[in-house]
Amino acid sequence: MVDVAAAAGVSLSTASLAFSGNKPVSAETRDRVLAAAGALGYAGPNPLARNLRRGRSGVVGVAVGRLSTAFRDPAALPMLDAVSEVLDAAGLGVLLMPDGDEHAGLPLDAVIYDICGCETWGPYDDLVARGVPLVVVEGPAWPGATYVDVAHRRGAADVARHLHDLGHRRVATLTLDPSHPQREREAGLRDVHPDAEVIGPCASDLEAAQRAVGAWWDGGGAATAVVCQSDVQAAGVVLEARRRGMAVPHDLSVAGFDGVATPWLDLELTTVVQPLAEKGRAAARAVLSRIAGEVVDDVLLPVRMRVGGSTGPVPPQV
Amino acid sequence: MVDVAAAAGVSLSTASLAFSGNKPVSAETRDRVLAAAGALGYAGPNPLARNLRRGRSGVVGVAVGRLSTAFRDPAALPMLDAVSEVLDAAGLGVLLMPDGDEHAGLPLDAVIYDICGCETWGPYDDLVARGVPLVVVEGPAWPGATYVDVAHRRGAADVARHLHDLGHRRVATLTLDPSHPQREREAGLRDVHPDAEVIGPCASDLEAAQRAVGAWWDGGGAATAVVCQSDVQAAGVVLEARRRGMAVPHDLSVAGFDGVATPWLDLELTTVVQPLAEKGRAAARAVLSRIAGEVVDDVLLPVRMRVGGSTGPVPPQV
DNA sequence: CGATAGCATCGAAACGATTCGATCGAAACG
DNA sequence: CGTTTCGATCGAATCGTTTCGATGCTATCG
Repeated sequence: MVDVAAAAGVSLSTASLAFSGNKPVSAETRDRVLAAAGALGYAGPNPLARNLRRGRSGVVGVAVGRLSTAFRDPAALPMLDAVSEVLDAAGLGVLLMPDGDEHAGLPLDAVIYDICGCETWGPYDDLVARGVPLVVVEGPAWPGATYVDVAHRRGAADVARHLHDLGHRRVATLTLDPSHPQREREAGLRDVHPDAEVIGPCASDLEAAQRAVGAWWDGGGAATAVVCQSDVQAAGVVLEARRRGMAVPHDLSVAGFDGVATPWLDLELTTVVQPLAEKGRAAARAVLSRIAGEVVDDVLLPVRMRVGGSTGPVPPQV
Repeated sequence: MVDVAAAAGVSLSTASLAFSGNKPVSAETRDRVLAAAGALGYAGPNPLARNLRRGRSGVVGVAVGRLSTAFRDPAALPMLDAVSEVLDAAGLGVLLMPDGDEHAGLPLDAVIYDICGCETWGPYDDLVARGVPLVVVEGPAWPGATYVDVAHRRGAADVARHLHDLGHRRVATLTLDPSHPQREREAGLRDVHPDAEVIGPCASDLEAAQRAVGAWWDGGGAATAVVCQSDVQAAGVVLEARRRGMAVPHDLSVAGFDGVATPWLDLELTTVVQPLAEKGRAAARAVLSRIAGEVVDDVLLPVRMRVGGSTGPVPPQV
């Protein structure tokens, strides 16, 4: 930039102002600087230097576990999409932080942690030491982090009560790996059905759910309703039930969680619809506020139970 | 770091060496420096400053179009996963560059462009001006970029010949939006079936494919085989055909592309298996080489036709 | 007409590291 | 014992900006 300034016959500071516009510069001067830049093939201020000066990198890390599994979950995509949308609008980039890699040495302005499951996480100490704002979505409680959470327990309890109202007393639940949402939802279920039987844990995956619930039935498991931790799991349970000659919801009620589209099914699931995009937006907004140095309140997003065609009255004889 | 150096009673340069290890430092000195850092709560060299000095940001951009659509495609994920794996191993971060946002001002060491479709792309000029290496995966020809491509035409021609050998003469093809792979594959099909009828374009999406091919049949379209541009599309065509009482492959042969899992189907598709992960690895390796300043050859990856249960001999009477 | 603003511009000091070349002992060598 | 070598350490330059405070200079005001 010093060459450009020299060529334009102005000082370095003026050239900088001509590019950044942080202070007024006469139109004529600006044109001269821009012309000089064009002539010298100068593409504008070097981002690395700008970042050092500003003390910001313009990059926000998003911890998502292993990519291939994180994005296979249909609930993850709308969330990440919303995060990206809000951050991009603020001029910030989104950097993927797969698990396992420590990502030390990358300058991050903030980090969003959205791995459901991981209780210990390598980068945490480093982030704290560096004072990097951390926003945790549905994760374990860590000191210093801002939390965005969803009313898992409430949603799960709503479903549990719905089933109870339909007469169900033998309820089983297909669980995920231990994680914050999983625990909350199980607690919500037990608020109504204290002795619900646990199947699993199994992954949030069509085939895995089919296998898990199939093995449970094979082992003599019985229930009039199965509460799942995701709509994908629920779809798997419905398919497996039908394969075994059970009609849903006549012989078996099945409930899901998330409220995503289930193209594998001709049935609308009874489920807990969570505001996926809003979750992402809330996380991104929290990041922006914390980068701006503001104190940010934790966010708890509401959920809404949607009664679909996968739950019905308990069968007369079981 | 100067405080740490002072506290440890060494010079700034020595403290730097103690952290980076770029030159030998006596063990005793290093320990003193690290101890001082611990006492002062210094978390290590500031990445922003390091980056400015090194002239690298350690971040590689990946252009993927709109997130929500890019990752819905099951062929995209293994590729991105492989990219991330190779780059992470090299200590580089992966930054998502959704389309539309210009991402100016972010310091990127290189960019991988993998949007099938976009012919014009905002950031291109800026990247060229800044001399940022660009690796294009299955994209249009741009000066200065390194190319990673797949033998689309060859694969499509293999499928076309397979159908021809089975006796098919009335072949239709369900197309994607105009894009490099799309054009290549259509050319491959026409190498064998010059007058194949075109359906679409439609998105690589189960429902979209069902609607498109359904509308085509409703409009009087007829063929003994439908060649699709993705396995997802092919699955949609199979489902729609069955819904209309056609048996696959007895009444209709359907071919896909990609070689991904199709959990919606009880059938293994005849398709063209492309090396998705290898595509990502090749792109990432190309990035690493170009960052290192090496001259990199374009890569053309082979494909393999897999004959599954979705294609069969042409029906006796049509 | 003198004091006060206000605007454009400039010089210089950060920002926080890495690294080249120099220095200084001590060890190795003949 | 004098000389070369080597390893550890240090000083200073550099990376390329942004921005604070100062300096003229020209309108504006009373």
